Amino acid sequence: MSDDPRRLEAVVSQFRKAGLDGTLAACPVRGILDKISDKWSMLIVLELAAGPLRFNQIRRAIPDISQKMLTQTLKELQRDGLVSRKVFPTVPPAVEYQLTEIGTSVLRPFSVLVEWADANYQAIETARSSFDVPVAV
Amino acid sequence: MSDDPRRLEAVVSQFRKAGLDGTLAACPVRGILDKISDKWSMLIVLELAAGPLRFNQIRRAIPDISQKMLTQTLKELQRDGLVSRKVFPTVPPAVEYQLTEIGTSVLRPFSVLVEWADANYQAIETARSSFDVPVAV
DNA sequence: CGGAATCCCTGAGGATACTG
DNA sequence: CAGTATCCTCAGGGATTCCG
Repeated sequence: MSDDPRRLEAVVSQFRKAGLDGTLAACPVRGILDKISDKWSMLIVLELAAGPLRFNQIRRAIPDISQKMLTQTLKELQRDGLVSRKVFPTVPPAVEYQLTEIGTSVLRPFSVLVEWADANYQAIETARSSFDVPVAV
Repeated sequence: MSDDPRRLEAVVSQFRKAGLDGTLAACPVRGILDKISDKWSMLIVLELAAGPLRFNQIRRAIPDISQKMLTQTLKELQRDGLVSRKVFPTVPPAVEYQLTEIGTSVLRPFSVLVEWADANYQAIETARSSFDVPVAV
């Protein structure tokens, strides 16, 4: 059940980089994690996994995202090179969003995470219900 | 470079569960991701990867975490069964935190993510610097 | 259709002080 | 040492309105 210890040490040491010069911004891994850990990025990337989608298609696929957040997150994903944007000069305009090569590559780590979540969420809920230390603030 | 399409479809469909009954809370995967995507959980888990640590040891290992957030996040991790807490009735008291079995198991998905981040952060920074659409609010 | 611009509010999280 | 208890800030993000 346990993983290769070498691998884990490498992972931890990656994070340790953060402390070396006193600034966490210097740690690329932390930077990436901060990005993917925002509320919508992963969702959008996963929606685009099946193929390119237009603005309102994504919106309908993620019903609880606001237009503002969709716009903003798509811009961030573009800026980071995970998503490309193609405008068709029609009337009314059509805009298509698509995963780039690097955007597609992030699906693999995502899927590993999702698998873990799927395999373990029951255990977590069990632990949670049999544990009554008040966590909430 | 691309992954197994079957796998990806499964991942996306996991997320799609979220929309089915209108509430995202119903999606276990989203729930887990929300958890691990908070600012400190992953950091703490990774620090504990090497072995049990005491409260102030963790604190020193993550210099920019506040005492409040360390306490709070450790409680959440306990509640979710990822971390165990052992109190030694000495004076002054010593408290040791340690990854549980399930807490250890999450290191694998983490490490995949970290590997991806490490392999791709340069490409992302490159994309970012050659892209001047204002993203920030 | 695909956004941009504004206003506003909530809550994550930092700073500080105190305690068993 | 290992926390609790408050107070307070500020940025993430929702709702609404307007635009080419």
